[in-house]
Amino acid sequence: MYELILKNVSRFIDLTEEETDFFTLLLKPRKLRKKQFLLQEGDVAHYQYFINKGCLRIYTINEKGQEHVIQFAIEDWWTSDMYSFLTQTPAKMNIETIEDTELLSIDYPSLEILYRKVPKFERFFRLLLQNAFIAHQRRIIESMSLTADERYCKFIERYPAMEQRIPLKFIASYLGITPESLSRIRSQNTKVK
Amino acid sequence: MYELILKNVSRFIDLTEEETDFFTLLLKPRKLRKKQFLLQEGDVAHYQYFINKGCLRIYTINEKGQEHVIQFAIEDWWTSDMYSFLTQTPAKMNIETIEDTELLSIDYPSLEILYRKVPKFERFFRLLLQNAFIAHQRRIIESMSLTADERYCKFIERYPAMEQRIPLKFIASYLGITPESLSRIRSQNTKVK
DNA sequence: CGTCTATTTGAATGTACTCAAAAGCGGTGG
DNA sequence: CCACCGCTTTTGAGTACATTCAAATAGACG
Repeated sequence: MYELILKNVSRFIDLTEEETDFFTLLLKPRKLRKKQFLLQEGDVAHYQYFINKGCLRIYTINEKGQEHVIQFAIEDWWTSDMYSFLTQTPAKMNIETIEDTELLSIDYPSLEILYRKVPKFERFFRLLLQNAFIAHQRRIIESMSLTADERYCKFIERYPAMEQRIPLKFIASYLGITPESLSRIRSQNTKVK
Repeated sequence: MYELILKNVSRFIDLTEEETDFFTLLLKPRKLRKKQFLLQEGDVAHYQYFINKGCLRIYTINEKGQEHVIQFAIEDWWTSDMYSFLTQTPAKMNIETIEDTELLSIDYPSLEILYRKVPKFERFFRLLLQNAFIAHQRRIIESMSLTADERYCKFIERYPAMEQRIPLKFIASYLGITPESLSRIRSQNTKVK
C-alpha cells in the first residue's frame, strides 16, 4: 500500500526507517468509485491526497456556469486544492474521480506534526508547491503562444498515460476549447499521418 | 528608504525593532534607468526584488521568438523569476524596467541567514509564493473563460495604477492578444460609453 | 526638427465557436 | 445476453472574434 508513495517521496528526500514509519502512520487510505467527489467548492480542503490507483480531475465552475479543468491526477500524483489547503479557506475547486480510485491522504494537523518531527518534509511539500507553480506558469505561456492543435499535441506527448483514460470533453476543457473543436483537431491529425 | 518595504512586510508578519534592523541590513538598494535589464534569460536569479519606485515587466521569449509578458511589477510589489530563484537554476524569464526604478534586493544566501535568525520570514516568503501561485491559477481560468475584452476590463479594474504607465503593446502581450486587437477593443469600449 | 517607435485603422483571412443533428458507446434493466 | 436509454463524440453549416499584413497617424526622444 505504501510502496508507491515512498518511492515518490524518495525522489526528493531520503528517509530513515523510523521516519518512514512515522510518516506512513499519519496516512489514511481512502477508496472512491467513479464520479464521486473528493472535494466540492465551498468546503475547506483538509487533506493532501496521493493517488495509488485511479484518475481524477480538478476543476472550477465560473460565473457563466462553465466548467474548467485545472488539472488531472493519476497514480503517483499528489492533488488537492492547494490554495484552500494552505490557507484553510473554502475551496473554489471541485475534485471528482474519473475512475474508481484509491488514495492515501494526510490532513493539515498531521502535516504540521510531520513537519515538526521530520523537517525534511517541509522541503518536500515546498517542492510540491513549487512544481505546481511552474506547471501553472508553463500553462499560461502555452495557452498564449500555441494553437489549440499544438496544445493538444503537447498534452498527449507530456501525459501519454492520460489520453486513453480521460473523456475527450474533459481534455477539451483542460485545453480551453470546446469538445467539438477537439474532435475536429483529432480527425485532422489522424488524416495527416 | 525602508518605509515602504517594512509596511509591506508588516501586512503578514510582525517584527521587533531588532528583527527590523537585522532585516534591513541585508537589503541592498539598486537603481535602474528605463529599459534596463534586472535579469536575462539564462542567468540565475540571485535576488528577490522589492520595488520602491518604478515599473517593470517580467516576460519570456518562446521558440517562435514571441515575447509573452507574465507579470508587471510596480511600487510595493516583489518580483523575481520565482522558479529560477528557488531552484537556483538558469532563468527562463527576462525582467526589464519600463520606467526609472528603485529597488531593494535580497540575495539567496542572505535570505537563508534571515530564515535562520528570524524564522517568521519563512512564513512571509512562503506567502509570496502562494500568492504568486494563486495569481497564476486565476489567470489560467480567466484566459479560458473570458473574451479579450473582458480580460482587458478586469485588468484595468484590478491594476488601475498600471494602465496609465504601461505601453499598450505590453498590456496586449500580457492579455495574450496582438496590439492591434487591443487597440480595437479600446476604441470599441470608449464608443459605448 | 527629424527619426524611431507605438498606436490606430483597414481589408482579408483563419481559427475556433455556436447550434443542430447524427453516430457511437457504455451501462442498466428486462 | 440483448435492447434500450442517455451521454459522449463526431460531423456540418454558418458565425464571431481575433489575427495577419499593410499603411497611416501620433508620440517620444535626442
